[in-house]
Amino acid sequence: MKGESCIVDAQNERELLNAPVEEADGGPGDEIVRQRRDKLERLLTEEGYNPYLHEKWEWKHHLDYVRRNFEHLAVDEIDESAEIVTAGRVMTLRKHGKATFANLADETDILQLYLQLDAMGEEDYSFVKKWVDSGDWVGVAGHPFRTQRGELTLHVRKLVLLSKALRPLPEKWHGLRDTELRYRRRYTDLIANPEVRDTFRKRSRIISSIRKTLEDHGTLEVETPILSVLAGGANARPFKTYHNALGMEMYLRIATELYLKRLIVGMFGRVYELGKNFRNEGLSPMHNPEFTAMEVYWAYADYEDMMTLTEEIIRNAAAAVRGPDNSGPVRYQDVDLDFTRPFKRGSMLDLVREYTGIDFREINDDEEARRIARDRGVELKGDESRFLVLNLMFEAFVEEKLIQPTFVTGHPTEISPLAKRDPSDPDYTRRFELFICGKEVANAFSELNDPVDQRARFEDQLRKKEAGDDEAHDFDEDFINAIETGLPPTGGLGIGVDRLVMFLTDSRSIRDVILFPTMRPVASKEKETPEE
RNA sequence: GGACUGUUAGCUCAGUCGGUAGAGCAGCUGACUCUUAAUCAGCGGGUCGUGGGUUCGAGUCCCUCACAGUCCA
Repeated sequence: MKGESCIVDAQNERELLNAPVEEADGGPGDEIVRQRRDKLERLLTEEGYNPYLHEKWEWKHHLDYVRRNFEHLAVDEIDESAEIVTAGRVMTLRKHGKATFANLADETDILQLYLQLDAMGEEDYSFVKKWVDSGDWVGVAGHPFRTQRGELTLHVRKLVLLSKALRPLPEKWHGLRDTELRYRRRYTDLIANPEVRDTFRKRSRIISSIRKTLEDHGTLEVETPILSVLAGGANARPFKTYHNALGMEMYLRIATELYLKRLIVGMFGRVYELGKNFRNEGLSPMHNPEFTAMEVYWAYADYEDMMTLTEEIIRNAAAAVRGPDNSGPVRYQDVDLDFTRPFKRGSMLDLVREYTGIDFREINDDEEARRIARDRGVELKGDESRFLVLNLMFEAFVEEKLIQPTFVTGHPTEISPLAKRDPSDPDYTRRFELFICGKEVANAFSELNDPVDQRARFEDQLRKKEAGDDEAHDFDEDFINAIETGLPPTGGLGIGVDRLVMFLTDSRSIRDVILFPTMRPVASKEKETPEE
């Protein structure tokens, strides 16, 4: 069935189709596209049929409807009382003269079609046989049927060519393997590797689950600026951009922290934001320059409440991914991760002592701290305080050992400019980071709400910046103004959503959980590479 | 940033000692009324990632660069 709306004035349509395409003709590599385009042109001239004129197809069933409801059919049995109207992409074709088998795929399933001259009529069957190719989109109507070989099939009564593909699908049984092509042409990856679609469905469920958990606790979702004059809330290099009308340089946000705390000052009791942050750093299996983060702030809560909340968010997300069978550990690569509460805990001081035998509580001299670190092979610039050295020792000797979910607490104040001090030892803070498989997944603290201290901390960051640390925090005068207006005791938490998705979907690279990861343009050869 | 590996047809990959560029799938044309990696016949498809070097001769050897991947920092 051709669909009357697509019978067109062939002459007119040919011109429409040809004009831009002829120019876009690429090099010799486009032979297949050229052949397919010739075929499309013949479809127009010989049949007067333009497959791109279709706007609507009144489908009634997804493909998995057939599998869920007609599994009972016996071999050679057809249910003519059931009329299935569906649609999808033709994946493979097996033509046998007056009968043809095809595999049709939609977002739910792959189902075999049986196209038979006797069932479709001479005109429609020969149209299909002549013009329908793999990759094309078709709408079909027919009856559930089981072949002699036992495969559940749709016995097609009517088929409409809804849209044609000019490029071939990736190889039929090896699929698309080349990782670079998979990321650059994700649409093709999603066609060829249905399990990739599944990963991103899981990602969607995780994000829904995070929202639900937070909203069940009465947390309000808000949106704060991505473009701003200052990039604060984290230690990272920002992306710069330029606003023409204002005539000034602006930054893409590196965190949402400072705006969200302003909202707590503004008397929203519980707020969160889930969205993209941008950090101008290298690419790795754990880092993409733009990534998704969730930050939440609760008035009257402390960092221990944020631990409980973290556990709840992750447990619920794991359940959302795994469905009803949510028992036992979560398999990630070669390890079983145990997300049952409570997660392990340890202070940075204790963990460094445990893994290196060095107790930084007993070290009161920066020089001594640096000497100890150097003895263990840690590279230093030479001006590090004992607190920075502690953190470097942690990164060098502890981080990678924290496989099971572990809350690391008590970070030095020097590396935590926005966290409340520990009253029993003001050099350390009421803070934790969650590590899974040696990677940081969450970061939280009891928020610093002392405006005098906050100003001093910013000034310290300023000194670091002037000393050459381009990741040091910007001084945000308006944020001080907000804290001076009065921030209640507040607990704040940030979660790296992409990393969480990685662990819950058994993905090795962050690029496997980001639909369109950042890639260097393939044609950048002609341009000058910016000096490093 | 460093080390290693890869880059050959649309896709997945071979390519021997340096001597005419290959296969399968996909594509095009045709045969075939229960196939499912359908089968069969025919045809088309290549700047061998880029630029240079060695050589009578380079996909192959050497160097540069680009992109990607893995590991390390």
